[in-house]
Amino acid sequence: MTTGLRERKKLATRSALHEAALRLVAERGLASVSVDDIADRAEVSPRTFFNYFSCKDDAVLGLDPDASPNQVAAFLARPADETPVQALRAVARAQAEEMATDTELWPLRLKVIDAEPALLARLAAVFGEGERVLAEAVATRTGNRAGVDPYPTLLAGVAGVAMRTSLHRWLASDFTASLPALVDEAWGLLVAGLPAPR
Amino acid sequence: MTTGLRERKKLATRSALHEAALRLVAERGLASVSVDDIADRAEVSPRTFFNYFSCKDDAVLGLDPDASPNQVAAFLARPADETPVQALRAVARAQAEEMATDTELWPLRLKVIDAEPALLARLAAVFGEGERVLAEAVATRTGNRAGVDPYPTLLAGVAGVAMRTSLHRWLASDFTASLPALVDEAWGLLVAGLPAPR
DNA sequence: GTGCAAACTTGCATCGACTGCAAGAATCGG
DNA sequence: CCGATTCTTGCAGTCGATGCAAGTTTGCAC
Repeated sequence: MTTGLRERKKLATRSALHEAALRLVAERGLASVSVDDIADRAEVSPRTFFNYFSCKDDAVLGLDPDASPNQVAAFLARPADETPVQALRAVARAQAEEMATDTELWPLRLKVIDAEPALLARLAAVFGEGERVLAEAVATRTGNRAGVDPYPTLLAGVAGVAMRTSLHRWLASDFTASLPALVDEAWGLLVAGLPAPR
Repeated sequence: MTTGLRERKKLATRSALHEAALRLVAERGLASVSVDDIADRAEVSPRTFFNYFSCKDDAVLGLDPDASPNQVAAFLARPADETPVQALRAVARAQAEEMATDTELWPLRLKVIDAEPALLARLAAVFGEGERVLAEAVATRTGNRAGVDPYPTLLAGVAGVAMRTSLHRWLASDFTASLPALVDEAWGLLVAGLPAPR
């Protein structure tokens, strides 16, 4: 249901550029890797690099361009009798399970992000954009207006924080912890209103 | 307790560069404003620009470089019988009151940020860095370890979301709403565990 | 399979952000 | 007033990023 040769080649090139970027940066650090280096290792011209990624940082992160649409779709597909919080918690858990199946690229990405503040910044930006879109979806589901009523933006932002916090703890555990469990624990604290520990 | 001529000039130059950057971008958009333009209007050389801001975006945002340390200090100065949530809520309220006294620059900043995704990204990065530091402070206050225990990172992140959401709504109200009230409302929803509206 | 149209790759030229360096100007402290 | 420190500036250079105009590959109809 997907393939033509053209499409498969594009996917392969994109993935080759991302892996080249990620591994090079893991080896030598972001500042010591140029776009030319990345293009070289992926065996395309430097100019072609920019047909696939709009900047160097994006290639290193290599995020799925329709992760955000998928997240929104998954949220809207949840049963109508769930509260928005329940629905988002379930979506987050499913995302976590998905990510946890990748035992190589995601850990490497997170290590690199942790070592390079510029990438953390870029990631925060991507999350922010995703949260904006998600807030719209929450608003349509609750009948609120995003930007005017606090609930949609706040909930979408909180969902992002839960995921970021859990990814950070996953890294801190050297990927021995269960990411879905971490995500669920974070949501547990949130729905309890962040009671002081102990 | 502050002044020498040298220090006052530095403050003035920094502020001149920031206002030049902010107003130019408000007039013509981020892409149509070069560092040279900003330096021209502020009457310094382009090279000097980079003695004050590490990149163009930072000059447009013009954020207080010790806002984050101040926030941490304010948090740690709260009475010891407050819960972390109560303390952070109070700190956020105080920050909001402070910001609301500025009826020109903050509204202009927020309008420009809203119009330029790149600035939103940069702002998200700055917030993220602030949250990291704040999480450390929360951890020392609760005896948790940031990064291992979820509470500090989660709470710091939530504080950021509350502020971002409120700034967004302040903008959406065309700055007619009370920022401290918006901040307090956001925290009210958070401590209640984000109950579904209506 | 032939051939046209659309999509993709590439080189080239260019702009502008950003950095290191070294010389000169302003300020500070006594 | 003088030496030490700090700040400003110009210059040269690197690299990220973009528009444009070939040239090449793939898709599709006939």
